[in-house]
Amino acid sequence: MADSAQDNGDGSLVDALARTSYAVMAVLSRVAAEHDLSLTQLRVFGILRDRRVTMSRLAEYLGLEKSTLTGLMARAEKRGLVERAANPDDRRAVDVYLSAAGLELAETVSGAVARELAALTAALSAGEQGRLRALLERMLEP
Amino acid sequence: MADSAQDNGDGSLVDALARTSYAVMAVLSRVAAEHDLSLTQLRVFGILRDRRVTMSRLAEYLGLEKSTLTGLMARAEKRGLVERAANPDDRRAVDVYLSAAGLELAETVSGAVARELAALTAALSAGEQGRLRALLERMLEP
DNA sequence: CCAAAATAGTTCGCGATACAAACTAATATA
DNA sequence: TATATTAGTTTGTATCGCGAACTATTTTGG
Repeated sequence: MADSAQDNGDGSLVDALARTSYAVMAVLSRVAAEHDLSLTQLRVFGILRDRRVTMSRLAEYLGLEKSTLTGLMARAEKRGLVERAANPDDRRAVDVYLSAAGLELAETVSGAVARELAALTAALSAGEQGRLRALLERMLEP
Repeated sequence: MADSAQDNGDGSLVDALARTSYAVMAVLSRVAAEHDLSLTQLRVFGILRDRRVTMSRLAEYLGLEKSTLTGLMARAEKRGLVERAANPDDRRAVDVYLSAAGLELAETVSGAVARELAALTAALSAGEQGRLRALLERMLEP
């Protein structure tokens, strides 16, 4: 069998991680959908909230092809949520950034996400929340 | 600002949860893609690994429309990974289940997922892993 | 017991997502 | 300066997911 890597309770940590992730992603999807956004667009908004980047860099952040970004940004632009402008330093490059409406939506959505995810963690005491955060951060560390 | 729900370190717990989920989903996506499966198909395989269910029930598990399942299963069937058969009790219903090849793929993929996610948690000591698991499970509890 | 309603799946048409390959324009490099 | 690299777009393709319309079976109510 393939489970040579762990034997004791390790398996259920992996399980718990996967289930947690599905639960979190379900929350994110729902909140995004409530604002007519896809999960990817939600990520885009998170990135552009405090940054102005080129299409290439955005594609890199998202792990998507540039050609995917073209369509993604075109749709968001048509909705008036992001804007595109020539990069002043490189005439090949195109900068993308949130419009005023996009920024407002980003704040709204980010607030909703924070609220809904906080609801998820509400079952834990303050102390447990702190310990959970510390463990997750240690795990995510490079 | 929208973050009225929390002030202290809580915000970063939500952050850590979201980042963890993205990391986990990235692993799942990658592993799935390595076996020419989508994230949804991965979930299907997880469900069908030890169950034979009707299309409707599967749709319910996944939170998808029945019409979505039709295409999903048709493609998987064409690849020889799942099979469909009339339900003996209800002649309207169609049961789906993994073929031998599908079952084998499911085991392989599940092993790979377990291994890759275990790699993620490898930064933590055995004790920390146990504590993390306990916290996550407490959080997921109904 | 039978007409009407509910349920199970499929089909069809649609839009969004994502990729790869081919292309244009601009910048770097040899 | 000729060539290679990089940035984005365009085009074509496949998948995903939805909703509406449809068929075939139960279920239910009178």
